[in-house]
Order: sequence, then structure tokens, then C-alpha cells
Amino acid sequence: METANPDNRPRRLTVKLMAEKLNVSTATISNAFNRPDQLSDARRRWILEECKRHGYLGPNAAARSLRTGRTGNVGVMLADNLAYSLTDPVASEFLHGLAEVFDQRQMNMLLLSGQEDDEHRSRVQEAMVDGFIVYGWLKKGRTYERLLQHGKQMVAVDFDLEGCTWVNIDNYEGARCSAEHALKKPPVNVAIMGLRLVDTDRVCRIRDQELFNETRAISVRRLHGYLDALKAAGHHVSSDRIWSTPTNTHQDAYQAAREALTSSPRPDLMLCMSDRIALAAIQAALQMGLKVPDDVRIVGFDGIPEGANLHPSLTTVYQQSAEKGRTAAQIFLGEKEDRNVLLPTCLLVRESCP
Amino acid sequence: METANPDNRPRRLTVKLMAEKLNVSTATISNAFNRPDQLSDARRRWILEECKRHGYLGPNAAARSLRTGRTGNVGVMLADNLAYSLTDPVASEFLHGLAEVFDQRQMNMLLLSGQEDDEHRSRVQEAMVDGFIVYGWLKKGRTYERLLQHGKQMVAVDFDLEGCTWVNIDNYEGARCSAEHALKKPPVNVAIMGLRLVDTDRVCRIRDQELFNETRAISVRRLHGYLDALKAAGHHVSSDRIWSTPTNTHQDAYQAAREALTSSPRPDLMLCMSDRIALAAIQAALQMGLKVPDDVRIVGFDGIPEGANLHPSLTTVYQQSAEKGRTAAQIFLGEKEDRNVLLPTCLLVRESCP
DNA sequence: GATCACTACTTAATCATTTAAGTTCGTGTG
DNA sequence: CACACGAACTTAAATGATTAAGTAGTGATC
Repeated sequence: METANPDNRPRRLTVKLMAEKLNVSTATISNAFNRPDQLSDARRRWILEECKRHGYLGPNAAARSLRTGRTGNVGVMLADNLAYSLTDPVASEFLHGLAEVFDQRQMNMLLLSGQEDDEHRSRVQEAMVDGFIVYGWLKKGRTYERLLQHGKQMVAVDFDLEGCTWVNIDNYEGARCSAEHALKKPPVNVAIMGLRLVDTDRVCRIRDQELFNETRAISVRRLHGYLDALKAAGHHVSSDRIWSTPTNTHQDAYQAAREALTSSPRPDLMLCMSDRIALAAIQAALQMGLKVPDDVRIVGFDGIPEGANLHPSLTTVYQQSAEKGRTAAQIFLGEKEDRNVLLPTCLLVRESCP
Repeated sequence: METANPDNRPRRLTVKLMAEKLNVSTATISNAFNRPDQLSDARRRWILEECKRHGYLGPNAAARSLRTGRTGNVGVMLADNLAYSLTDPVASEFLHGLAEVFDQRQMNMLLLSGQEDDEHRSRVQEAMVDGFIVYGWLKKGRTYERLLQHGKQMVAVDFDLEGCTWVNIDNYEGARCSAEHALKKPPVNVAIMGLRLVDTDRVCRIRDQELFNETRAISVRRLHGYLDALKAAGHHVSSDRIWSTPTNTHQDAYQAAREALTSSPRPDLMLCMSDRIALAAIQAALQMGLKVPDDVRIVGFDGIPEGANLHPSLTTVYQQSAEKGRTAAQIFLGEKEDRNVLLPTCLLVRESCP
């Protein structure tokens, strides 16, 4: 048991103390803050004013949450590195969409990293939230397990979680369609620039045995889209012509692009699984003195704003990142009829691959 | 009082129930989860295993927080619109820096909007956090007051809050120095493109009576930096030549730039208080058939990555946004000796104003 | 004048933990 | 043997709110 306060001076004000001071019940104070209809208007105003005067700022959040079972927070679990995600243009747009809805509904977003620390502790159980939005592909592990167990509301985005409602885009069709467009003018050598197609932390080429590894289902679907379009056009792309970057950072993207562009035979069409990769590829190509799209055509994926004002501007697959956030938030809040939503993509034909 | 559970079947497992099931005290279960040194290793492992088997996932976050007085969360209050901030390049970099430190220390970030709703309710009191990082200039009001009262740990960034530790950059010197550089080649007509210099929600020019309004101290300091450099070089800029945008969005920035460039006399030097504004100004100038820097020289502020790869690339004042986040986090955690930090800026001379 | 409905409260149980202090028991020591 | 000590627990008092159910008083209605 805790020792009594030596000075007998309370450290913080509580409803109980305020009730004593004002000579009313704790229930009445609570009602003054939460349920105006439960007491007369005059009394309510008087209580609020007295509380302010005495320095009682309002109910303690933890105690309230313990009693009501609600927190007013939604846990936003980002599968990728948290710090990185905050500057990734696609993730930022998604968070923007989420914030638009949750902010209006007076809910706060608690950012959670999906990556586990050395002790594999999970942040799911300890998070003070009413539920989760899970964004991106989470590896199986403790966190994954805990997400299946906690029993709160949950929406998965860009991710398949058994039994969970979801929002996603049509990665396969977006990729297929962009490749189909690019193949109208037949290329000689195609390179595919993948994002986390295999489970390593280095830029590398894919080997046959790793090709259908499902570590990153988003990318695997995009890959199938590319490959099917290529097949339909009578092209064969060996796994030697498929690169993979471990992250969507400019640094990795640039390295991969550079490797691909200096490989032999030099590609004249690069299908990139993100705009970051595509922009890095354009930069690398220009620095090597190549002309885009004359010497090498480049197609991206995502449709980030930066791709529009550049010269050459980027041909890419636009995905509705912000809408993905708004939709996920609405499903979370039960404001949407559909429990699962597949958002369409659309092809933006610009200069890098006309 | 609450009615007893009709089935007599508990809705969730608690330490109490687990204690009964396993025939140990609640204290022992709690210790198994929190203080390994308080019980034998064998017993601890047994308890954790039994808990898992019965489906008890661990202590309830709200109850734990109520008892311990800690939450493991840090409230990140963004003065600007929350949804907007998440896509603003400077704010994103700042959040990136924060996340780098807090994620490593196992703390979660709770995003809070500094903007008040219609009822002026403040989120400060209800937030389940151990303290606050306040980012950006907060208007006086209920939220501002509450921040002064809550008594928890707090760090203000890009903001002055009486008695509070802070991190900031030298806005005055950064601006002065960039203007000084630009004035080496004497301009004929200077335009200053301000960010929230006055308290309206439209793009506008400044009138004399509003000039020294302190709604946005960051901008006011930058303005003084510009004006002092101009004065030193013998220039006078009337308030008619100073624009202000209400937000740092591309849309507002573009509109302001367009207005400035079509105003008479047309400016041949534009000092912009953000890179977003400067980039919009470059775009607007090019679209009008003007040459940058030949017809109009443009200087930015922030040093965002997008300014580097553009043609013409952007001359600007670099500020260490991510470092600002890391520093704020460290001060918050008490890991820094200094309680207040003023970060230096540096001038990046590039093509838009050589 | 009894009954009823309504307002404006109060009472007290409950939410799920943590932790200082107390208990028990086995072991080493003078 | 007595005593101290530490390990391994248990006991029970907080932590700070919310809320169903109960109560008292007032006025209207039959």
C-alpha cells in the first residue's frame, strides 16, 4: 500500500476533492463535465466556474478511460520504419487522409511502429487505443499475432490480415495496365525495378528461387501485373532483369537505378514499382547522359505530386493515397456500408513514357 | 451501480481472474509481467505461459496508467491544421526527427491538433500523454491556456511559450543573410512573399497598420531579417510590395506568386519565406515566359530536398528540420544539457539566385 | 388527496491495475 | 540455539473517474 501523503496536501485535484470543496456529489461534478442534461444549467455553470477557480482542469484521462472502456485514440500502426514513413510521400498522403476524418471526429491518432525491437515486445497490447489502422505489409511475428488477438476494431490497409476488414488498391491491374501502355512501342530490354520483392536489406537482383516469395504481397501483385502484360506482348523477362530495393528511400532507389542502367544489356524500358524509384531512375539516366524517353523510357507507380512538374515529367500509375486514408477511417468508424474497399488506379501518361 | 454481468461470464480477462485461476496473488502476476526480480524464474515463466494459454494478453493500459501515472505517450501538438501538416515537407521532416528518438525509447507519439473546434474544447486535458511537444505558432486561446496549466513536461518548437523550454532556428539571421546575398546584384523591384504575416485566410498584401502584428512570430522575424538587409543596402520596400499567404500549400503559394508577378512594377527579386512559395514562384514565372534567374531571381527558405533537383534549382536558407525534432525529443527526455537550443541556418546558393 | 411524471440531485459499486508493507520459510552465522 | 537475513510470495490500499439505481421534492392530473 502506498504511504499517505506526508503533507496531507493532495498532489492533484480530483473529482472527489472538488466534490468536498463544493459540497456536491462526485456524480454531479462528473455530469457537469459530461452530461449537461443531468443538471440545471445554472448549477452546471457554477460548478465549471468553481472548478476552474480551484484549478481542477477536468477529468483524468486514464481514469475516465478505465471506467468507460474508451480512449478516443486510434492506433495507426505503420509496418515500415516509423521515422521513414513520415517522410514517404505515399504514406504521408495516407496519413493526411486519415487525419482529415479522425480530426473532425475528435479522435487522436497514436503512431505505432510495426517493427519489433530486440525483445520482440509488441506495442499492440500496451497501446491506449480503441482500435487499429494497420498500414503496410507486416511480417509474421509477435506483433502480427497480437493484432489477431486483441479483439478491438481494426482495418488493414495495403495488407491482408485474416478476417479483418480492409482497404486496398488494385496493384495487379495498375501495374499490368502501365506495362501494357509502355509496350505499345516495343522495347528491346526491359528492367523491372521492384520494391522489397525479397527479404533482404540490400539492393539486389531477384534469383529464380526467390521470385514468388510473398514477403511483400503488394509488390508481388505488381510484379504479376508487369509479367502478365509482358507475356501477352510476347516478351520474356528473366529474373536477372528484376531488381529489388529494400526500402523506398531515394538512396536505395538511386543505387538500384544506377546498377540497372549500367548493367548489360542496358534497359530501354524501366518499370518501377514506386515513383521514388522512377524519379531516381530519371535522375540517374540524365546524369549518365541518357535521354528520357528517347534512350530509356521510365514508368513509375503512385502518382506523387513531385512527378508532375519535373522535366521530363513522370508517366505513372496514380493511386488515391489520401482517399485510402479517408476510406479506412470511415470503415473504422462504421460510417461506410462496405466493409472492404478496393480503390481503382489510373494511368497518368506523361513525358517519361509517352 | 452497474448491473452484474448476466451470464456471470467476464467480458475480458483481468489479473484478478488470472490470479484466481492460477491460485496466486495478483501481485505475483503483475510482477511476472513487470518486475522479473521479484519472483523465481521458473514461476515467472510458468505464469506467463499460463496467461497466454488462458488468453490473458497482459495488463490493461488504462488501469496501469491510472495507477502508475505514466502513459508512454508523448503528445505532439501541431499548431497548423493536422491533416495539412502531415504533408508539409518541413513538418514531416520534423516529425521524422522526433520519431527517430521516441521510437527508439519505446515511446509513442500521439498527434494532436492545436486548432480548436467550434466549442473551443481543448485536447490538452483529455490527452493520454506524459507531456507535450508543441510545434508551430499557436494562437492565444483555450488550448494555449491549458498548455500553461497542465504541469507536465513540455518543449516548444518554433514557438515561444512563457517559461517553457524551446528549440528554434535563427529566423532573423537566416532571412537577413539570404537577402544580403541576393542584394549583391542590386534589384530594381523587390517583392517579399510572406507566410501568415497577418491573420486572415486569404492571400493578400500587407497594409501598414498590420505590418508588425505578431500573429506569426516566425514570419515576423524573417521579415525583420529581410527588411534590415534591404535597409543596409539602401532599399526601401513599401508594405504594398509584401504579400502574405494564409497557408504553406502549393495552391495559396501559387496564387500569391502569380499576383506578385503580374503586379506593377513586376519584381525582379522575390524573397520567399518558404520553399513551397519559392517553388510556386518559379513555376509561375516560367509559365509566364520569364527566365529565372535572368528576369526574376527567387530565394526560398527551408531547404527542402525538392529544391535541389529542379531546374533552375532553388537558392534557399537551409534549416535543420529533422535535427529540430531530434533535439526537441532529447530535451523532452532530459537527455540534453541545454534546456533551450537555437539551431543555425545556412545559405544554399543555387541557380535561382546565384 | 392520491397518483404520477419529472427534475435534480446523491449513493455506492465498479473499472484493472501497481506497489509499499507484511508474512512465511529456509539457510547461513556467531 | 537464537538471530538475522534474504527470497518468494501475499495482503490490501490506493489510483480517479463514470453511471445505474435510488431518493426527495415539486407540480400537474384525475
